[in-house]
Amino acid sequence: MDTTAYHAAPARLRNTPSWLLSQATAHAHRLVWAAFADAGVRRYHYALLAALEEYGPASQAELGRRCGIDRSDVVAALNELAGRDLVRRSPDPADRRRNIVTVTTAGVRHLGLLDESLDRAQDELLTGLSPDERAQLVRLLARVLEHHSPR
Amino acid sequence: MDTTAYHAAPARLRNTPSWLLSQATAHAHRLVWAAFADAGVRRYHYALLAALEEYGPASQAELGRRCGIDRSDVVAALNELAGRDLVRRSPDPADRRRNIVTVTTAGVRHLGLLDESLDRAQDELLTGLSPDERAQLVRLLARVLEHHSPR
DNA sequence: CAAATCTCAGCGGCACTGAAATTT
DNA sequence: CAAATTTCAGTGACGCTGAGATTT
Repeated sequence: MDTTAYHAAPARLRNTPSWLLSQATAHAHRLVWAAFADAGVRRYHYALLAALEEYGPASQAELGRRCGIDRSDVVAALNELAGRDLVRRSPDPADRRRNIVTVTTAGVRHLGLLDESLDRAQDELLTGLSPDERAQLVRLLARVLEHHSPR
Repeated sequence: MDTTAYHAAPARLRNTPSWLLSQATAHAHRLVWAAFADAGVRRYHYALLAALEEYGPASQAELGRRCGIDRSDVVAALNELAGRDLVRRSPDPADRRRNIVTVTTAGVRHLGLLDESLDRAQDELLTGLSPDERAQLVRLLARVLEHHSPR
């Protein structure tokens, strides 16, 4: 990363919500990337594992919908996870268009480690904000997403 | 965009600030992209024009620092802007390593149009938030960036 | 000499499109 | 028939790296 001075940014950018989001997200991505790097995992992998652990086996299309990942990227990420035996794919006997994706015990174990690293990254990202302010931020972002979410 | 249901996302993601930021930024990028599309402009172009208009002529390195754009991407974006006569490059007589980049009158005019489109995009992004909440969000994001900014 | 600037070539994650094949 | 699912091939913005040439 280049030495970027937020303080010296043009007011037009500094006051623009979308720019602030973009910059904050860039920092977040760097921290999360670093947190996941040792495990050889990217954000897509974590999201998919988390969805599988929370909701149980699911089709690829459902996983994509839940995680906000494109159908085609789900395929690629699952290929990598399956190659490391963190998930398993099996055809759905009830609907032969679908695959049923299951997280393995190794996958669950892996997810536990990722959770810890991820938590530390969130903490780094939000140092400077009080617990109250962190909750505020989460709440506001959730409101934005709700409004752009179907229904 | 695929029909993504924020409500159905795993709690692990829904409670993670970096994921919320990521998703909100994705929406922001889509809206800004649409807002700039007619003008044939990307976010980098807008940021550079804005910096030039606010701070006056600058070297490419300084532009990159102010906008948080990599030196190498500054080169490419300025090539495109210069090709449309929205900015001009001239060698700095005081330091011959540098180019002095200037925004043209056409560039300033263009920036005005972009500002309007961008404002509408911000409004779309933040419908659902009251003026107070929008200010809160901006303030919190700024705090996060300050903390990750040198000095 | 070290450091800064500009430029070019290239990479990788991410978001996305289009289309083919299969099945419901 | 229309619609959904999986898969593949490919595109493009964005963030970044490394290196070379020039200048301070």
